[in-house]
Amino acid sequence: MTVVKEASTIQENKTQAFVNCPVTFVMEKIGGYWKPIILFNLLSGTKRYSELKKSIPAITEKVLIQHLKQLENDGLLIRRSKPVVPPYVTYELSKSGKEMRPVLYAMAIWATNNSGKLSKGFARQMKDFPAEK
Amino acid sequence: MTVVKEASTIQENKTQAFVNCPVTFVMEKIGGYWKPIILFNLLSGTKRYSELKKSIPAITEKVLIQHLKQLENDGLLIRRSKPVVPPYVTYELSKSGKEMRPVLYAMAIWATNNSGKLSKGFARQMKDFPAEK
DNA sequence: AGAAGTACTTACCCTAAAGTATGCATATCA
DNA sequence: TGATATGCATACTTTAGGGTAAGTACTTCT
Repeated sequence: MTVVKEASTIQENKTQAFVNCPVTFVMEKIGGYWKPIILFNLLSGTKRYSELKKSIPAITEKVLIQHLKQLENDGLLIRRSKPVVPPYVTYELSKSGKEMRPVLYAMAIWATNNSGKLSKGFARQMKDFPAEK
Repeated sequence: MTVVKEASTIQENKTQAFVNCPVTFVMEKIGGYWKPIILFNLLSGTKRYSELKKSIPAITEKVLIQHLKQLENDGLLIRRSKPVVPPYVTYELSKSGKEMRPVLYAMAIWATNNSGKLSKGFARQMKDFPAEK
């Protein structure tokens, strides 16, 4: 007789956690290393897929698309495609995506205050930080 | 001719990313599902190890300790132990740990505004949210 | 004598996330 | 003719992280 595992314990624990912890609820949406970077890059406005790729060179196509889909499913961004050849697809932040700005901003502040040597580079990034939509 | 892999590509990519992205720098410190919850629970003040365990029932001891160590190494919290039996160990946020408050707060705001059904529960949590140190 | 509490540690396994590599469809450009 | 660009999809492999279970050291409580 084989015991069937209905769901991973990790998932159950995570569910438990984010039901009463707003912070974990957010991590469910933007947790992982790449999602915040993607959102960060979209704060400055709508971008084509290829532009995103160029501005985040270290990410692989598979992971980028995967995350874009998840972010779209979670309602954080909007995908628009024109049925032309070659394809023309753009991504932009949705309403709730834009509401992430204060979170990302607070993170950026923390980073500049707590990164030692790196802080200068971050401060430079902060200059381009789109302050308001 | 054999190509030798010197280090994992994941790590290299992450390094690349957080050198120029403050947001990813932060995710390196508090990324993962449990760390924000731990910090959240310490916002209200110093806690013993066993108190943390009770307030986060879903986490296993191994993972809790593992994360506490990482957070300590990253300078986000301070561990103090009294050499008594039974052991008496407390954890509290360091200066940079306390500076995470605006990040967690912005997350909590986002969660209450973007969680539909769950928002009421989050709003309840927000009442206890330690606004200032 | 033995159970319980405290703050861990260690060993082993399993899964989810990430990386690598390749393919596809179509049109335009050289 | 075939190279290039675009936005993906798919199959396979590797790695990091998390889960389970058990043990430790010492004391106080029963």
